[in-house]
Amino acid sequence: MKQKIKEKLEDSNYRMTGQRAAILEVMIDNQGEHLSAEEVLYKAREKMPNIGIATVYRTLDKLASIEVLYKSMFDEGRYRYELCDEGTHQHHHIICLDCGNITEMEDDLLNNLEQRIESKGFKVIDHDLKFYAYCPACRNRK
Amino acid sequence: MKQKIKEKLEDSNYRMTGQRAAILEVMIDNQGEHLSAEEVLYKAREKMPNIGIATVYRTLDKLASIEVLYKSMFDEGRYRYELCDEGTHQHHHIICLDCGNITEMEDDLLNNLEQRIESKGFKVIDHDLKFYAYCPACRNRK
DNA sequence: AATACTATTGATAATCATTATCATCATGAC
DNA sequence: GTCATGATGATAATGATTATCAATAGTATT
Repeated sequence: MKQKIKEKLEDSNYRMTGQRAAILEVMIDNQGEHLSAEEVLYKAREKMPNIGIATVYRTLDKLASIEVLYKSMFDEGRYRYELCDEGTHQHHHIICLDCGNITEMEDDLLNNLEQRIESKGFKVIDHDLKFYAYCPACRNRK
Repeated sequence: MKQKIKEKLEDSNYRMTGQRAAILEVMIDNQGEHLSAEEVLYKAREKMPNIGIATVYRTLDKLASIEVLYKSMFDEGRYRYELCDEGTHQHHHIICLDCGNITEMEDDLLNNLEQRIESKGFKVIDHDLKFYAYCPACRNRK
């Protein structure tokens, strides 16, 4: 996996450095998580204590630009990053209104809506669907 | 309309002041638009030149908390506000990747997805669906 | 209408996430 | 190894939003 990403980086004239490898490892170790830049910084410092926050931001954005990571905003004023899952390009998020945990949801089913939009003259490129809910764990806790 | 909102405010122990009325007027005059706090400030200053940015933020958030406005984030690092449209609680946004204009879209159709989520133990409260697309005007321009 | 109480305001400082700057360092091609 | 260029870390700068606080305005009471 890292080899593949390294090639992707080099295709775009980006070098695979120790810092980038550390950040990538963090993202791979936490596959399925949605990490903020700060969270990535702390985890990356376990592997490389001197890494700086600017490098984290730069690297995360670079990795997002070559589609190794997704970058998205969950209505809390900061971006979060997650590893792209090969193949499953379409996935939605369920955000727990209590604990804040983010669950992923496979599947699309928005085709009919997209078709309706295209029939009005738009060209739809992407979409973003979030559900706000109470998760099973939080519901049980009450 | 303003009368109704005034009552809503007073129900929550908030006063209808000149500043709040000015901001409300701006939102009503621009129904269907999605304004940032700064945009509201400039438009409100036409009616009340000394109004401050802090008051704008405070008022917009108050009005959102009593569901007179919607507050949402369109992936550009700042919140935007729009007047709630009575009745049509469910609406989605189509964001043009070229000019940035935001189009609204009536209709829901997410019930089957929500049911699927609830069958996994979640309690769904709300959702947020955005489409990224090229709008008819921008497509024609090319 | 005067008073008292409390909400509201504007100016500004503070905060927080992110981006820009820049001198230094590391990497890959030659 | 040398060179050209990309990458890094420290830190300053930015931009949106929030907190602070003294002054002001609304509302209810008398």
